[in-house]
Amino acid sequence: MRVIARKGMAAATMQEIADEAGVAKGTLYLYFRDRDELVETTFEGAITQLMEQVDAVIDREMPFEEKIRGIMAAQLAFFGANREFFRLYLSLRMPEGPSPRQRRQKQTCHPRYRDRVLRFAEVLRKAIAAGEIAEVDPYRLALFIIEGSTAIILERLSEDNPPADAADVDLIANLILNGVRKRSGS
Amino acid sequence: MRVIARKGMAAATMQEIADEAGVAKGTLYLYFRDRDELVETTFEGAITQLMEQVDAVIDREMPFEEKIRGIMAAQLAFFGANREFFRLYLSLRMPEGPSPRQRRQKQTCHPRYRDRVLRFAEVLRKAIAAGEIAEVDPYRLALFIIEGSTAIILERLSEDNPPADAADVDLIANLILNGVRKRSGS
Amino acid sequence: MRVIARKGMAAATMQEIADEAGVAKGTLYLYFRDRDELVETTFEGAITQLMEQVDAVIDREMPFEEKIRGIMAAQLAFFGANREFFRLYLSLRMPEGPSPRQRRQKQTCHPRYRDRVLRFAEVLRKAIAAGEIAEVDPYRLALFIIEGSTAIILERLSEDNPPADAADVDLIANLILNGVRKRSGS
Amino acid sequence: MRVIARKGMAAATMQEIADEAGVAKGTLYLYFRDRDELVETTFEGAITQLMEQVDAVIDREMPFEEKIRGIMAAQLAFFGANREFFRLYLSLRMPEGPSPRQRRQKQTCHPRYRDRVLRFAEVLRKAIAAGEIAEVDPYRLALFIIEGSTAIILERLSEDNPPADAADVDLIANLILNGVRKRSGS
DNA sequence: CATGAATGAGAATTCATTCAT
DNA sequence: AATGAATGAATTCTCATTCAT
Repeated sequence: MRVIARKGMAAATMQEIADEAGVAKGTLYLYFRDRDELVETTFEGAITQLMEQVDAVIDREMPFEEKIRGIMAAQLAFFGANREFFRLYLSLRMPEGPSPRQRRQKQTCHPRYRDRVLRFAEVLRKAIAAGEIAEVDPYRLALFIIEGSTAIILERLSEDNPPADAADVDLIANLILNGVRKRSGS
Repeated sequence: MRVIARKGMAAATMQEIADEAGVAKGTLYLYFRDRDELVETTFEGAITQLMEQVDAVIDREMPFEEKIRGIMAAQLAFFGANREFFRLYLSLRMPEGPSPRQRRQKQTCHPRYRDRVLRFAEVLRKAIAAGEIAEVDPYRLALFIIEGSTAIILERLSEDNPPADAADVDLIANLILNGVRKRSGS
Repeated sequence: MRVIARKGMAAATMQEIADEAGVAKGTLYLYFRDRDELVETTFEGAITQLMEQVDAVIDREMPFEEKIRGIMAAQLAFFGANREFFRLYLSLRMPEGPSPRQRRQKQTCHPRYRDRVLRFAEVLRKAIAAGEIAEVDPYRLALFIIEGSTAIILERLSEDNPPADAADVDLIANLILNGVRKRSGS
Repeated sequence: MRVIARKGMAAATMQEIADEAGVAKGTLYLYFRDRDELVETTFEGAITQLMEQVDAVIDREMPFEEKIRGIMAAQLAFFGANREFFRLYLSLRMPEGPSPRQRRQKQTCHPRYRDRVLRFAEVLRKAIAAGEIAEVDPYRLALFIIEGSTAIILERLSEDNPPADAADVDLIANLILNGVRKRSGS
């Protein structure tokens, strides 16, 4: 994970991974059939970790606004604690094309990424059904929120002095709920 | 551009690029020092095209809501007309690490991507100053909007029957302006 | 033996051999210094089996024609009962070059193969001395007969419905004794 | 050809072949898709050379005995002039099992080897039909003669002072025609 | 200017061999 | 005595880059 996160999915070599892991190149092949399987497995691990944290919030019963804040806080905490995952995450969102060595096409985004969007869309669908939020295509809304918020979260990673977590959670939650229109009452 | 867009930045080989361009491999080196420069220049071209379209809207004087709609429509039209650029665009947003063969590090996102965010942030700053929208960190807001809207636009590219451009422009503009909160009056 | 016979001398891996033998890879090294010694020993075993069967016939006192038939029948029975050995036998006749991983040269044919030819040549020399057959260089004659007959025997192995053993023994013995010339009396 | 002949089909490395050819490793891949194709092509070349020489004799109209002598003389000349091919020829006769690196099965002998046997069998069939030689299964007879004679020819290659070509041609032709049985008149 | 054959550094993968348990 | 995880040398193959034509 560390090497792929650091170098990117395409540039990480088996030798570097082995060195970082403190084992010999050949040893990697005892645990993974080939490079592809290693990368795939690493992806799975990364996204699974993220989804577990988010799911813990999704599954709890609470009002929509609170849930949004919870999810954003979970994402923020996750990327903060696993700063290196962001590159993995980006690769995963939309692979950079067929891996240079193997020609296998993977034209769509990674299924686990789609999973994540779908799961969040379901949360939104329920909120709409419950009358908590306005009627919008839940899948598009999920994409918009996930990508919008992730962009801010990743920006934090490259900032020397990012604001407190809570400040950005507020900012994001407020944007999602209220948009930018100036409102006398808000 | 076509080859990089089709195969991804890491998988496009000089031979493929030369073939597509109808010249010999060696000829590429008359115009680009090396592969990196070629890719870099290709990026420049792609992002420049996008930014020109968006700038045409930004530079015109108009109310914020109209400007947002105009920018979104421009982006939508651009990606619709240049479906292959999305892959280029993704690479550009956050390069997938050093290209597999050259070890040079390029850790941050592409300067032209940053440019684009900064230019949009400036639009937002002015709107805030003019009292058209609420006070929010313009840079974070720009990131949120650009990434959120791009996600929806890219989603359209993989849809068999995407809704009319106008429908998605409405959806995005509405989200940005009003958020998802249910409002009696909206 | 089974693995080398099945996969060929070059392709049989220590792991496959260990699996087939029902022991761990490391255990093989308790009994053989290295892969070469294991293969060598396996060769010895295979050729020894064949030569024992043939020697049983050679050592018995009988007229030349009967002896030839006996030897051919023994070979035919051996390869029929040990269909997998043919590959081992071929490698042994003329090793396919140094095993891919070890560079050591083994330019000549296997000593045990030479043994077999020499032993058969001795049978021929005695028959010539006894005036049973015409005078021909016994070593060349041995090569001719062994390779010629083996070719037919191996061909049988790949036939779906080979003729009866006796038919091919007759064919071979007749060729050796009489050649192909049409003869009124034969 | 030289390297494969010297080291054997399995042990010849691309590096060695490139070195011997006086080109770089990569250059080989401009002319052959992969190692397998290179080896295959080399086989083709070797067997084609041999068959051309033999065919020149086969196609001429002449009595059987003369034809046999001609074919044997051609083989003898060929292997004498291309001493290194014998190893190639052996590999070709019955590949040593799946090549170590690629798992593709090639259980039967090389098609070009079969070709050669079939072509010779046809010569024999015609001679039988013409009443020139006794009735024997032509395919088995072809195998017997080809392998028997090849064994002698290869033996010559390892001899320091082999007899004159003509002597071995006589020996082989005589064996084929008359067998070993002592005959008052011969 | 353009070409494309040749190059060779570098990456993935395999497997004989070792050695701590 | 047996094990099998770990090793790393060796091998195939790719592709950016050069340069003589």
